[in-house]
Amino acid sequence: MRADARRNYARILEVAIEAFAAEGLSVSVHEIARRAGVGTGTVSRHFPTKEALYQAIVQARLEQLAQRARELAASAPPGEALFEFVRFMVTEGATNRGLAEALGGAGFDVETAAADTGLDFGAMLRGLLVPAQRAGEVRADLDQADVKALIEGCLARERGGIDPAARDRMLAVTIRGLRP
Amino acid sequence: MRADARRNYARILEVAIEAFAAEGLSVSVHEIARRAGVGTGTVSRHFPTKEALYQAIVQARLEQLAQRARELAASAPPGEALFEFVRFMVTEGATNRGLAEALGGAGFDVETAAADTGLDFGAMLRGLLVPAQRAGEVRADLDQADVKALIEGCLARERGGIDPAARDRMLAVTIRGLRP
DNA sequence: TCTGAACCGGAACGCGCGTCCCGATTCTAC
DNA sequence: GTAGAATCGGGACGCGCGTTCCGGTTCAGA
Repeated sequence: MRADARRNYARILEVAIEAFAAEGLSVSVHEIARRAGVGTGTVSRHFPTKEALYQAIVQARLEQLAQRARELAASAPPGEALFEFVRFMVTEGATNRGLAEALGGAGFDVETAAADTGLDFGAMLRGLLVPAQRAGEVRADLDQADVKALIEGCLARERGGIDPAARDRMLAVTIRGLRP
Repeated sequence: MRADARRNYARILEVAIEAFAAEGLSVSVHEIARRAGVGTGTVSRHFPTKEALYQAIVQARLEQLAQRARELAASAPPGEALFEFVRFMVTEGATNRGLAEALGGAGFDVETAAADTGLDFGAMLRGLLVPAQRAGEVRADLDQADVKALIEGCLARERGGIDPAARDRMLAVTIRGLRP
């Protein structure tokens, strides 16, 4: 790979991460190309599709999330590990419109993007949920899709603007509801 | 208004209600015209804009919701009235994609549509929430936007397909969380 | 330095959307 | 029955999107 190509690849990715986080998935490929100071063809060559561009971003992000999940599982009691992960996801989503939209299935889906990269968001969540249920700290009838939807609800609250106080209220209500 | 115009108006509205409920707000105006057996011009004349068409639908629906809210406020204790309304909204939204999307702000917003028609969804929710809080049956720190977001969370669970059992779980978690 | 392969930029394309326009049609009042 | 106004149908338009293409440019190895 030529040096200029590698530079452009990195720059496009960098700009796209920022743009998707700030404005959501609806930012156009043209706009990303413009901000990166390259032509649209250059974007298309490195990422044949808008979805491919987004997948490249999601992949890196999911690895971070998975690592966070592992840390929590190792360092906290099962219930608290799940609750803390929920808090983490909501905080991330509140400041990252692209992530929030992907969780909500608007545009591309996290799970689809994850599946293509070998990671599995659902399994990750289940890995925290099941131990918490076994420990009796979370209702036994719930599945990981329920938890994901509850996270989406928390994110919905801040769609009109960041509001940490509201976020805390939503998290309190949600975590309270998760308990048996 | 000519008789045929009135007929077309009604038919378009009828088809649009069904289409938006079944497929969401992304159904095209062309498609609605096709299904109604009229030209696209006829739709545009009666409803100058796609948003205007959706507003006409929302208006009627909001009046139903408002009536339901009044009934509940009159016939049930404050806490139960709010909980039952939440259940009602979630059940409605689960079988009506257009309503769910409008609540989620994808496409047009219920509140915007409501504001233009003199109805106010937020105020409606507040009218049930505040008495429930006064009665000590719901956390005092929540506002109506919180409740709306929690409803959205419940709806998110069924985005991939109707699942009444999951709906009951989500409602149980949510209502549990609302309590002080 | 020179050459050719890799890479670039952005105009061009196809698509589907919402909206507008106008000749043809249909209803209604007389 | 007839005139004329109201209404209709659907082709045409403009827009923005994601994607493709290709003539020009830049890099890197000999």
